[in-house]
Amino acid sequence: MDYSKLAELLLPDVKTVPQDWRKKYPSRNLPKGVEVTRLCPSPTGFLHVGALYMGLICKRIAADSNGVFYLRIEDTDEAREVVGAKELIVKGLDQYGLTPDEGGSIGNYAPYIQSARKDIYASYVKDLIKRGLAYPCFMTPDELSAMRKEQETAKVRPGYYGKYAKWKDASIEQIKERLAEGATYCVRFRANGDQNKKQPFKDEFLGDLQIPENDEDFIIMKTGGGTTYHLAHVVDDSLMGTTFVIRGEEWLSSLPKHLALWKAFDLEIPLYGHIMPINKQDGGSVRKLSKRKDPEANVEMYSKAGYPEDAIIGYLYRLANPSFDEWWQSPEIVAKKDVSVRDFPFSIEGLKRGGRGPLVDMKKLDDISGDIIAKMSADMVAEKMIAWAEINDIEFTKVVNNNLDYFKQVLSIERDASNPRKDILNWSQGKSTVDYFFDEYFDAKVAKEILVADHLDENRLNTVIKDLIQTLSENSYYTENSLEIWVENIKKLATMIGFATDRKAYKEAPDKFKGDFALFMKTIRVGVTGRDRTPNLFYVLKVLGKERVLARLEHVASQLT
RNA sequence: GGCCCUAUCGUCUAACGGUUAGGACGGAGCCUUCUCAAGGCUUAAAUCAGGGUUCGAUUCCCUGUAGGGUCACCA
Repeated sequence: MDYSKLAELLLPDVKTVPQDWRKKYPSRNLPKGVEVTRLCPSPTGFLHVGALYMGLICKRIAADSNGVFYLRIEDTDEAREVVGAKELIVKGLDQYGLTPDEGGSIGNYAPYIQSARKDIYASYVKDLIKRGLAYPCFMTPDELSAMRKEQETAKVRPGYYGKYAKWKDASIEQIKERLAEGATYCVRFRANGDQNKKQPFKDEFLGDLQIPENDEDFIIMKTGGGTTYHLAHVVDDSLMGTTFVIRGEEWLSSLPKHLALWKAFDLEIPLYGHIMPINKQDGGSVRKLSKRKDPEANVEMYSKAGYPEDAIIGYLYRLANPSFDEWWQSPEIVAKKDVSVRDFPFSIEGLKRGGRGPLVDMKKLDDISGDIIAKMSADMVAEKMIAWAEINDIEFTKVVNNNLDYFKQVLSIERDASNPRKDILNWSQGKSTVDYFFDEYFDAKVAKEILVADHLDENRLNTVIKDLIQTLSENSYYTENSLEIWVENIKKLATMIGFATDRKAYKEAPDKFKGDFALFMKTIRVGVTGRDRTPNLFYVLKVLGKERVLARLEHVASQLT
């Protein structure tokens, strides 16, 4: 068979050959050890955490070797494409500080989107046909599925290989005949491997593997001229100078196909590193984080919940290198205020692990996030929380912006100490730890209910609150600057209105008092905040200010009969 | 089902063939304290099973089992 004739017959309009493209996209000529990595998402929806994870690893490996990290959009499947998905990917990477060095219109290897590279793929396909390494297949979907059924009943491996490759040895006459009938076809790779023969392969992360040879005549060009991933992957990564292919472990099983293609084109095979997917516990079973079912797969979900970008990055680093914990919790790093998770000494070595892929652990994310927020200044927290609220809670933004300085004072409480508060894990939850400082979020009714339950007797409570208002308005104990002095003074005040300040005394004669010191403090706490859990009352009262404190207590009093 | 990968506390993971199987998150308890958050201390919690090899196995080999991936004109 004259394969050149066949190639001309099938693709007469394709005038270019692979060498032409090689000339157009010359080799990067980088020294050994400099890695070119890439992230190749398909635009089928939101940005997946798995993609962010891969992007982080790719970017870091490229950056650490002074290499290049680029973004290539793999949109060869037009049917699955979702409008706006490309933009979401680019925006998301940007937001998390993983902006690629090349991609879009930046870089010498453009276009970085597969739908704009059809001419390139066509010349590679034609080249393969010309050399007898690819051929047209006219099998219809119905025929294919009939064959599949046949294989299933015969209990043989399903697929288009060996004797099942019906069009492998078709004559040019047969092909012409079908073409004349107007039949459509796809182009298949002519496999020459043996499924039972294994070849050793070194995966950069998984180590030494035994992978079977490819014996499947897989499709490289779909009916209608579209390209499949396999062909596009090899052509693009060759032309774009990728030195290190980092991708999900789900690709491992199609590695034989890719290896066969590299060989067929006689191209230098890049390094490969397959990464285990992030999993999720779903009832009794574990599965890959699903785009459709799992909200935690969507990067946007974390923004909505108000996790700082660095918290996600830190969490992903930990997934990549479990030694992250050791570094992050080392005394030097803990003591440092201006440390960023991005300073983490990432290592490829840490990626070399077997295992089944980690489970998402929101508790661990909270832990890292809490640490990061604790290291932030009050100004920074204010800025970030407002930015979050502008998108997710416009009401809160308004309230806070009306009194920005006050908000910063609130956030400063126990923040600059050597042991800063860690009660803000993300902005949505953090809001609830500070909102009661604003009258809009103070609920006197709730306060009253908690207090009634504590004091058991509404009348008695009424007296206590009234006493409290009077003593607090006449005195200024709670504005003292020193915590120690304040405690002494507040104890005097407690005594004044009939509470015990001494545990022993209270235990011996509880009837002599209106309650113990704890109850006294709780009464103030709940009375002025509506919450029974707040930071140290000294700071709370100081920040609230005398006026607000009294107003709130009056408000609670008005709820009592 | 075929093929490939994997197997240590609930989770993420350490441990030249010799450890009391270590750490972190989470849990429990205690301390501190006006309640929280944090911090300090303590504690429960694991080598999938069975065979080998070996003086000795979490580690090496085999078998089984379990989990995951993949078997598309999807990536």
